[in-house]
Amino acid sequence: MATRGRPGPRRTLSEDELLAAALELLDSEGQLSIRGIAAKVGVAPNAVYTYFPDKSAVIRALVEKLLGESDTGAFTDETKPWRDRIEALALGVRERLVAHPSAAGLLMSAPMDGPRTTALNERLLDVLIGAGLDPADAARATYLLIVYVLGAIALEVADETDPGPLPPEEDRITRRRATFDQIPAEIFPRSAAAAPTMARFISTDQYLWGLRRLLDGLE
Amino acid sequence: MATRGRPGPRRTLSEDELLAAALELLDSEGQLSIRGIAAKVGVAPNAVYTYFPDKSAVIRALVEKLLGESDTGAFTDETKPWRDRIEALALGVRERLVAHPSAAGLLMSAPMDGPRTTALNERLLDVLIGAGLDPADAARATYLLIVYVLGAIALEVADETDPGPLPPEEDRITRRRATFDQIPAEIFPRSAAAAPTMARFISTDQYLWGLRRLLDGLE
DNA sequence: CCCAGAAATTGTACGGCGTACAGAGATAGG
DNA sequence: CCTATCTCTGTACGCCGTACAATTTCTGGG
Repeated sequence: MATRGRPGPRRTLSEDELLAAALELLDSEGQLSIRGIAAKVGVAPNAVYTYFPDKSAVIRALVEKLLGESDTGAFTDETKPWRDRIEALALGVRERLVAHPSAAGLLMSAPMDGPRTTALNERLLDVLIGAGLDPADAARATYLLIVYVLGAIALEVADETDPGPLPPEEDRITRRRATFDQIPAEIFPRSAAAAPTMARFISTDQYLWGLRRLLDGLE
Repeated sequence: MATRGRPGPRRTLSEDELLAAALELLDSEGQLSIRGIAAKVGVAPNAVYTYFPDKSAVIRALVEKLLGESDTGAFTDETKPWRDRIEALALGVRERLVAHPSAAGLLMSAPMDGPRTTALNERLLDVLIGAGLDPADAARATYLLIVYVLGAIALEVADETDPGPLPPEEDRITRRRATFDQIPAEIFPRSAAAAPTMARFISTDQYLWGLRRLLDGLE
């Protein structure tokens, strides 16, 4: 017995330091590697396995951390209308995740069942039930919102192939515009005509437009 | 000049054969490797580079192929109400992609600008403009639908960690139910109470519920 | 105070990956 | 037939995740 609490040397690192290094690595290189994390914090590659059982656990923890950092400001201000609070949350999540494009690309690569994810779910439920939805519909609406927010973010970051921070929105739109202007109008007349709108699919106004249609559908 | 059309030996393979091998590999192993594709079709690993410049091109082509195979039946039946046609399309896309879970996980890892994607876009535009939306709103609605459909599918397949085909929906729901029943009601009362609904987030009825709320918002 | 033993870290190694490079074999236009 | 051109192979490099054993560093019990 008592095999618990018989410790060895102190850890020189922490999970959070490793996750911070992982995030930096993703931001600078666009890809994650155990060896890269270890090098960044100055230990042998294997040392990482003291903190995480394998690479996928690092990714899950990182996703949890990113999602958990996404609650602030107007979302918790209960005096504002519920639609405004949800818009504020959605914009906040997008802003935070899009700041780390390569990490955002990992968002939908693991089950969403961590505690920080549940915390987000709980607050969304609070708002929606407060808005008058019955609990079951509120839960379904919560998932609908999560699907939309994460889907839009994933598609937005997937649109940029280079690593590093995303270029300004206008630049990305300009590039998309050049791409969609090539659509042959003889074959795809409606798409060719819609090129200016399609170029803006990754814009904040399209994001809000979609969110509002979705909230309309919930009322 | 005339460097074109001066051929060498006939190719022993085709892009399609390689993509088919890639899909089989993803279905059986859950991950894609150039060497695996080459082994499956019986050539040296480098031979793949005759057909695709690099691995990411294989993935892009595979995603295009999967998305392009997704138009059938009631969607093109112009006599049906437009909402039914869109529901049929959404269900069809989901069915086809969920049949290849690991491949579906790659869906949002590359820009969506291929010709098959544009073809899908074009038909969605047709339906929405036919439903009375003005062209710009129809384009925005198209993207909203794509975000929802792909996001829901990505989250659904991400929920299963093992490779191979997805277990039946009921089994996956049962497993999610066991997970969500662990949510501590003292900390997350609303989420704990919503566990039965949350377990069904990956179900066909949640998928349709969300889609219908979204279509409601478009009207 | 010491030391037994647990825990953290390292050294080394293995198998697999993407893919660059050079050369061999096949093909068809001149 | 020749030769330019294309396909495919052999080989190799530098990464990757991570298993295993040895080493170091610490702590609690005697």
